[in-house]
Amino acid sequence: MTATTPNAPTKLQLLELLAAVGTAQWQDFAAVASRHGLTAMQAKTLSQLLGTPVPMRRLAQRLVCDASNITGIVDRLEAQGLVRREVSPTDRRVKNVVATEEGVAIMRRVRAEMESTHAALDTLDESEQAVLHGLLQRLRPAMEHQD
Amino acid sequence: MTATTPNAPTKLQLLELLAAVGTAQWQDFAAVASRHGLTAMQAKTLSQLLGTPVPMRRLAQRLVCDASNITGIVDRLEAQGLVRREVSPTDRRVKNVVATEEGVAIMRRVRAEMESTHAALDTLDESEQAVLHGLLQRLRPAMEHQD
DNA sequence: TATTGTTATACTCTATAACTATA
DNA sequence: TATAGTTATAGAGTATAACAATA
Repeated sequence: MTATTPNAPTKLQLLELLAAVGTAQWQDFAAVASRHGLTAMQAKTLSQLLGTPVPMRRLAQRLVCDASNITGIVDRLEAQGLVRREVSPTDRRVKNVVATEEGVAIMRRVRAEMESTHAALDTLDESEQAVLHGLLQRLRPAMEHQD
Repeated sequence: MTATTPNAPTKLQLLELLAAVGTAQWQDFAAVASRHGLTAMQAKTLSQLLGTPVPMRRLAQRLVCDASNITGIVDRLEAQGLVRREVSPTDRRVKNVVATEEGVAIMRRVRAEMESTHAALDTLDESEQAVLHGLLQRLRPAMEHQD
């Protein structure tokens, strides 16, 4: 055992810790979304639409699921008036999904509530948050599957 | 801007990064489980049974879902011969779930494969892994809802 | 021919409510 | 009465396969 790493964790331990924290974060997100009448998946989808319109196909890639699922997810968002389908002017096969004003407003509220329910992160001081951010940022590209 | 935290991340940025890494980890887990004929939820359940038997009710608490769901999850694991229900000797209402030999064997393989598919973690050297572990460990109790 | 989105289908996970058998 | 597990039900997410419209 070296002096620099007194308690070197097993890779498995670190993976499980990552899983535990990730699960907790997801459940928090789902709870906040639910208070606004959205499922976690619907909220996640909506959060992809705060900027420019996104074709269905690309949405499937970003949400890492089969394209056929997007139809139903967007259907349910559209039924709530939070999203709109627009045929692409350049390729009439593709449909761009656009968040409505209400969709954007709801999603902003969800994000704000997530941020204000930040009690867990206050466990760490600002510099520790910066360190965590840096480490996770380096981890992310290696974990996300490129497509 | 202080000298010690040159790039202080927003809480929202950190939350989203945590979500991204958590999602990637979950998808990796699901992919490995799938290669062994299990859903992510089934694998997660089985991983709770490597030690002592666990009553259905406690399983529901640990998996953070309604008790009624456990019936189906355990049914499917039992149908694959990976798990067994045993009536508690001390309270005939409760059923303890026990992993069979094959259940333990499969779960050990899943965990080993998760560990060997650790490429992402190798992005960080050993001392960085220790720092990450420490930070996440402090975050966990604040994020997980006590019950 | 290839691609985009949709439909049909089947399975799993999820919560709610009502039920049973124990305690 | 209260608790453990189950069943019935309904909804949401998931993948596969087949399809129409468009490129």
